[in-house]
Amino acid sequence: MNKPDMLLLDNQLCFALYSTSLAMTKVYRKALKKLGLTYSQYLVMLILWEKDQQSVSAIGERLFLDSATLTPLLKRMEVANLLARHRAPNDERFVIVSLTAKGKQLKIDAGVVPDELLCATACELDDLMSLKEQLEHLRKQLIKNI
Amino acid sequence: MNKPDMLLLDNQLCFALYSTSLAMTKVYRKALKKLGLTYSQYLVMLILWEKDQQSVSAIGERLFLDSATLTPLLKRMEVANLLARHRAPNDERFVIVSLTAKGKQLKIDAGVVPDELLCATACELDDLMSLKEQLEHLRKQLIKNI
DNA sequence: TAACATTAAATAGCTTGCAATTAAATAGCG
DNA sequence: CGCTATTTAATTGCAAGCTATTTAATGTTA
Repeated sequence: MNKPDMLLLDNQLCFALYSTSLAMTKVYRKALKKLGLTYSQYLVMLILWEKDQQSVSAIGERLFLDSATLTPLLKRMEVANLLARHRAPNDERFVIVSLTAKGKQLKIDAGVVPDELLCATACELDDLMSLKEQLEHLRKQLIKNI
Repeated sequence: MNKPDMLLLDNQLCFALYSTSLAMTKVYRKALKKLGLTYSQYLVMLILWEKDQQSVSAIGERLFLDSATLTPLLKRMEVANLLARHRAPNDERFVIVSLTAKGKQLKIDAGVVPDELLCATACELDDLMSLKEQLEHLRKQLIKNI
């Protein structure tokens, strides 16, 4: 590719990444509407469904997000009665996030969401798996440069 | 692959997409800091450097964004003296966005940005082009389901 | 133990991105 | 022409996500 061409929008991987991510979020928005969750909230729920009672920083490490994003997000989820936030008794710097009954219950309804998304991609599983790995590799490289 | 794995994979792909996109934006934030641009603003500049004098909706079609996002963004760029916004004389529904001298000048300094990003990915150009095409294909499928 | 450093979370202030709605101009059609 | 439909931006109100900073708790060390 010629150097001037690199400034062309359509030649940029980064824009494909950015715009596809936004499109994916929109599909999720539709799929998650009946659960009353946003995509970010859904990610937090996935982590807590895997293992309940995690600190804000532990959640943040999984999601690559920090407390500036998570604290307000978790507070909104607390208001929605999906989870509770309490300081850890042994080390009060940590805030432990735990699911409410409603939060646990929601896992059942959420079961169909991945199906819907998979269907929306209209892609072969092998291709998606490959794409996932390429993205994770790219993410690893990019994070080194932040 | 059994069904739970399929569902898990789907979550993982979407998360890989989401988290890699955020990581990419952070690398851009660093690279664009000296230009005084955000990533979204940089995208608008790319479009206008390609072809000056475009309507808000024309820009929106390229970026998959609507006026609710673009109007405030363009206003901030107008305040920063990067561009000007004027109603089209022949059809006053359209707002034509045009580069200022400062906005045109900025293209020169922006020349190094794609190089920096390419370097940050630490990937082969061929791999990135392939990834770009896979993402564009996925985006096309997802957009059908919005 | 007192002073300092580190850590976890919260906060302030900002830009994006979106759904839903509104305002204004133009198109189309009787 | 006059009425309605369509089109383009703008607006409103919200959730994320970020940088930079602050607060509070815990570690460390002189």
